Amino acid sequence: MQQDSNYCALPPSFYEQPTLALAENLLGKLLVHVTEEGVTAGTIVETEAYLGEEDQAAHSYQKRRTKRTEIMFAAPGHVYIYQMHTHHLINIVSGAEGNPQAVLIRAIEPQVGIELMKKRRPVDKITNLTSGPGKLTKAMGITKADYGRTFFAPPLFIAEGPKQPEVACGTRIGIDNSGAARDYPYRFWVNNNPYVSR
DNA sequence: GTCGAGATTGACT
DNA sequence: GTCAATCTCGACT
Repeated sequence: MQQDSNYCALPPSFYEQPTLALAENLLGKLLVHVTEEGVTAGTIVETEAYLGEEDQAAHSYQKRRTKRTEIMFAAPGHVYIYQMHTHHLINIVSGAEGNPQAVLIRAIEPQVGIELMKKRRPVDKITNLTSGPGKLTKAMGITKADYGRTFFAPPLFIAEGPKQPEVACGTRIGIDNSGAARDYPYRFWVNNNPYVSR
């Protein structure tokens, strides 16, 4: 039995719920990436919602459409990868087609391929391996080559997780110069999980 | 062609 | 606490 066929990707209909609900419901789900080097997977433990049009912190604020944000205008379930300084960030496109919303995956808890993750990103403590948006993409080998893909099938997809987590929410991180949007409670994480960033 | 900014991280004072 | 790394893309000359 192949490792990646143990999981069943969530259907496109899962991504059709409102962005804030999607951000919350993604917690506890399994993010899986299949590469030539092997399979890596981890449960999502921290997310942030970006509400496009009405959200000053979003790249797609006021439907600002550029080459970079183009994919956010597509149907929900697409992969939006963005390079930030020396790191990559991974988002899940949500909102109906033409409504540029997205959910940022900020942290995961490693489940499969931990040795491979450590090879890509050497760390002392396992809790430091994927506890941040730039960290988890490097550990899982996710790059801009995955931009524009969908989460419906391998090599990159999201599957049902093993358990229903206890969810907490609060303000987002790293958007201090985004006016009032800075204080919106659009960040969700799994309560008492050691892999949550900060 | 040139310049500046950014949803981060890690090293250093 | 401060600050540089490194790169894509939009705005401007």
